Amino acid sequence: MPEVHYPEIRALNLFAGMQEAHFQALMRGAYVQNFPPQIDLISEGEPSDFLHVLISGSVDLFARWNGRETSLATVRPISSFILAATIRNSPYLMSARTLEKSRIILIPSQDVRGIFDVDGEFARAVVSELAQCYRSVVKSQKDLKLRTSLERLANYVLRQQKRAGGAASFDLDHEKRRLASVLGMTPENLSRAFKGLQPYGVTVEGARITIRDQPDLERFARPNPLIDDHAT
Amino acid sequence: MPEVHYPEIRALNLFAGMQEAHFQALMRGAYVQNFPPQIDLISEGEPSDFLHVLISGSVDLFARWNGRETSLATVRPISSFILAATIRNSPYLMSARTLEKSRIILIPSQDVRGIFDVDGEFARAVVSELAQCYRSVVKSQKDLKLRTSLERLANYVLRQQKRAGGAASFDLDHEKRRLASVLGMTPENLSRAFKGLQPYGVTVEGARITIRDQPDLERFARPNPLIDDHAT
DNA sequence: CCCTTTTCTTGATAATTGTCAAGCATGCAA
DNA sequence: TTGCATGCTTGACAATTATCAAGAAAAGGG
Repeated sequence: MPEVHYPEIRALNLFAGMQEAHFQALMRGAYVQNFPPQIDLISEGEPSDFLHVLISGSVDLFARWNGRETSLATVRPISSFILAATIRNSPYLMSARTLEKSRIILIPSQDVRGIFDVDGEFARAVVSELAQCYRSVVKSQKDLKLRTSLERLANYVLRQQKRAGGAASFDLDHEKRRLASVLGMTPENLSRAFKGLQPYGVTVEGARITIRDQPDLERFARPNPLIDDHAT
Repeated sequence: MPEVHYPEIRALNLFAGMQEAHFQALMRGAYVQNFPPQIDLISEGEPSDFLHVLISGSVDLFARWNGRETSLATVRPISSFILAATIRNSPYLMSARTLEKSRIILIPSQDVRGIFDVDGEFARAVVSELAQCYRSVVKSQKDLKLRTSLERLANYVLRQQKRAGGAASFDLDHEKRRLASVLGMTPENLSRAFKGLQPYGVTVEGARITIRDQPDLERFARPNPLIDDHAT
């Protein structure tokens, strides 16, 4: 793999603390690949041959069952994905596909497990990452089970506003169709849900959201750090 | 803590590989406690002071938001719970309460983090446990988002049958009210869903389930290891 | 640029799920 | 045993969500 990428990968929490020799060993076996949009990277059920690190672009993690499909998360740079399957040497639980043109580093899972066994610092970083992922899914689970779709959308809007810098107007960074899937509803219902937020001062024009009455929306959404704060 | 419990704790995957001195250090700070049924052990949002290990009884992990409540999982002996919060030194995301009379070991989180930092084998065991927990929630997420409540119940029935030994008749091990919550529905709908499985040869008498036509039920449920097999 | 394709929206309707109220069953305690 | 509390079930109804169909808007490709 071109050494140009070493520093940015090394800067990731996952790889920051490990021994230089181990990092070099991982990188030697790794390679970078560019993918066009809408390319299947991974299919659930397959053995986990590579740990993926997204350098640029974006990736959709989704799952299928019985002809239905749902998006579980969106991966944005720079972060790894499918770490749990790699470490446990188990089949992938989720499928992955590029959303945009994406640059991805592929590190052979075997190498990752090997270094994991000999580098305590790396092992601890893996723990930290896994714990974060785990807590993230638990939050998402609470979101799904405790809230109606309108409440989920309201809280998503507030989270996205924060991510976009906090201004009253900002852009969605999901295609609406996928946003609907992430939020556990149909595209038709997402359209209606956006209308349902109008009484709370939310207006939508294409991908542009404007919150006219922040306190009113928050009073309805009741955001909670134990569900909506994806940092903790 | 009474040394009587040492061997069974030591036998847990989480503690099996660590150095004896480290194990002893953890145990010195730990203590066992007996709780009656329906006792709140943990409230979401609190700092994670203790890693819990359930020795006997059972514990419900649940969450609340805006006056609503949902069960996320049931802990059965012998296993630890709330490991992620302990390791990340973050607030609990879930609340916990005893379902039955339960015996629980409490290990100060600070001690766990301390040993985690110096014992690589323990760190690896933590990874394995976390990865498993993580994958388990992902499966549950897929179950919720990809299936209707009737399909979730059908697959739950099949999973429980397997857990109970595989016979055509077996007992539920959840109170129905809580089963409903775990499956993401109301008790009323669970009642109706059980009736909805009658056409597939499932009969219910109290907590006793009988599957009269296994292939028919499986044809409807379409169980999938990437959702229903909680071992992998 | 136009044309095609896809996404988004809207309406009508159906299916699913939740709520409320009441009755039944079960288990526990006096 | 009786009485009480709790959980379970059922029915009627309401709310939510999904489905289908069609048109509008937007995006991508020659």
